[in-house]
Amino acid sequence: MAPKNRKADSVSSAEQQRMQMADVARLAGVSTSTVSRALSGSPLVNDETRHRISELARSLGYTVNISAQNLRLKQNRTVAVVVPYDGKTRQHLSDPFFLSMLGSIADSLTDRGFDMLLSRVDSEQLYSASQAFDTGRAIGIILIGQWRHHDQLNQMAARKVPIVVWGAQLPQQLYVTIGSDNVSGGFMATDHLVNIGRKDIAFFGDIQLPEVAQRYEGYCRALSKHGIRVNPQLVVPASFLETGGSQAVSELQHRQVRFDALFACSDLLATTAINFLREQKISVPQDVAVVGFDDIELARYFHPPLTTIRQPIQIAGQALVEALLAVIEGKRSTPGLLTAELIVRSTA
Amino acid sequence: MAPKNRKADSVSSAEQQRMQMADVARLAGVSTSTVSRALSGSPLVNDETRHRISELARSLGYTVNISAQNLRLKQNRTVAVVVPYDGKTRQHLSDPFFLSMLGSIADSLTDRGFDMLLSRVDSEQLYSASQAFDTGRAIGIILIGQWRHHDQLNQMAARKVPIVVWGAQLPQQLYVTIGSDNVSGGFMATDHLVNIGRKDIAFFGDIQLPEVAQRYEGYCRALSKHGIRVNPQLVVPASFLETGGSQAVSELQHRQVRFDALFACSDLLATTAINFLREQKISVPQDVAVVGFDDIELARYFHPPLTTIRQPIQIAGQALVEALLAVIEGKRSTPGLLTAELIVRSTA
DNA sequence: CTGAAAGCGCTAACAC
DNA sequence: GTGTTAGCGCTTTCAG
Repeated sequence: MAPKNRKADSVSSAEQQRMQMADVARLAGVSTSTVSRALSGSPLVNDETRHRISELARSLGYTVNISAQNLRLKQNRTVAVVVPYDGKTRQHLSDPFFLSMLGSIADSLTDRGFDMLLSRVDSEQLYSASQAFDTGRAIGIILIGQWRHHDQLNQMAARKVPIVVWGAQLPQQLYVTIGSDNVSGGFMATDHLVNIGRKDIAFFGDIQLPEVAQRYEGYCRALSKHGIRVNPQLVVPASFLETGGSQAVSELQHRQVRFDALFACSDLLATTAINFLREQKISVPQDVAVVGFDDIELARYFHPPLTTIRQPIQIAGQALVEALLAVIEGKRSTPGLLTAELIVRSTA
Repeated sequence: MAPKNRKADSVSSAEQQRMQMADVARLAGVSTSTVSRALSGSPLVNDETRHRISELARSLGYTVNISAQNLRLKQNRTVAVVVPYDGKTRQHLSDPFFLSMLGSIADSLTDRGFDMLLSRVDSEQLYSASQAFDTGRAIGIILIGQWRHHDQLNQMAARKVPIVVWGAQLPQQLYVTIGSDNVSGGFMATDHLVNIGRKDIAFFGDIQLPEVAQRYEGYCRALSKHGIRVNPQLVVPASFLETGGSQAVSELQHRQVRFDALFACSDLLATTAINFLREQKISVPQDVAVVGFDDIELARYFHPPLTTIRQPIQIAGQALVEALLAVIEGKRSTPGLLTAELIVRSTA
């Protein structure tokens, strides 16, 4: 979004005069109305004239100024996609899962003839995600990740900002979310670990985040199904940063708690944890079985290939776009819960 | 970009009237001029009035319509980032290298207070990459990948479209490119393979693409330095698709040519090739040493960890943005050649 | 200090 | 069929 100091260093059109409709009109010896009509293929204009004008425009390299057109027509085909960043670390946009999601959304939007405006906001200021809409640049917002700011999102929805969020479905929710079935995902992961004979299953993830909380719920349910008590010592609030996995394992070791498996809430977490374990000659999956979450591309190629819960990213992108368009058209679209899937590879 | 049939299914602002400056003005009992001035912090307006108006605007949730403002001010802080897709396969935007690059550019743009408009074009119609600029939506274009359409890009540059391309520097080039030093990268990869005792080094990559051609040049130079003849049988025009690696290896095997190493022009190619080799019990690096290109995140976590040539993506994003801004300001910026780096891991 | 009026580039009644 | 005119939401001379 435009910064506070726009005025100061704004890029003004230092460019040499760019062609306008009036120029084309003059050159064609007609009025701008005629040019406008010709270019928009109006049946009101003579075929011959239309051809002449389109040709002229083409040869001049003239294109209608979309912004002016949009202003006049009060229309817009731009959707803003907002990716929050962690305000404290202000880390780069590099998480493969988010990037894939972006790619998927970009494709869906392109297919439907929408432009995509990408912006980033501090995860603590999610409310500013609506800026692109408030300023009239976009007709709606797709927010990737709800963090812990359910309230801010609800406020935006109450303000009638057309927004769809990738995340967990929460009680009292005024905005539409699309997300994987995290509870089921967490359940499948944990259930699988128990089924292969593991009992002391660690959980890596920040339960403050709604999606993680739901995965945790699935984790608890699976344990309880098998009559295993949840051991709080085994639950580590790992972050999604690069160092998350090793830190979490260290923490676990520091707590001196025994574990023969771990369920990590992202593949990145899982892979960094595995690498850290291997550095200590702890073998995966023999000593510690691991299940990740996301099924990013890396998971398939990792060694050993990562057992994980797949989130259907391609479907997610389409669902997000569809849901947003529905919201914009005033349809009360239901929150989407996409099926997560257990992908068994070699780490569990 | 907007599709041909915009009119038909265009999303018109069905939204309930959104607040305008006139509304704020009426509510504040002043003219729109005053509101405009107050909101833009003009010293011309009374402090008290300014405060009153800003407060009112805030409480009403009013924000200036940026599009209208831009039209009036003839300014714009949007940069279009264009990612070509292969027209034949129309594959999804999923290549990790491109995605990382996108992330990096998004970050640079955000840091400088620019918005990013993401679009995709058919790689055979690269000229349409300028659309966002032609229609006045963006002040410039960053194109990721030049494919084989040097000519189209030159034409755009001749038309004074502010564009910067991620790719290879070519002779007679009118547009600015930023790219890794591909020749040096190709050289380092091949040189390394020879240095560890390999002689029959296959090359995987489509030489039609300028960047690949330069890597090939480096490959040839390294071989020649060591007095090894280039064997055309070892050169396979692999595509960057998912199946590229296995297809290329098959092709090589079909040609019945001996090879004890391979230099793949992307990590994706390298990893899929390695997996295919392993399926046939050909061990890497013992039987075949492999060097990739890009150093995507996957490379580090792959098994065995991939030896590769790193392209400095974070720097690339910054360089692209800087170069584009320079072009826009009319500065004749020199093409950027970023240092590639050999990262030795386990596959060679 | 504030308001009236013109105009950014375009489209759509409404005239002719 | 085509031109004239008004106006999308905003900023900025120019008067007062």
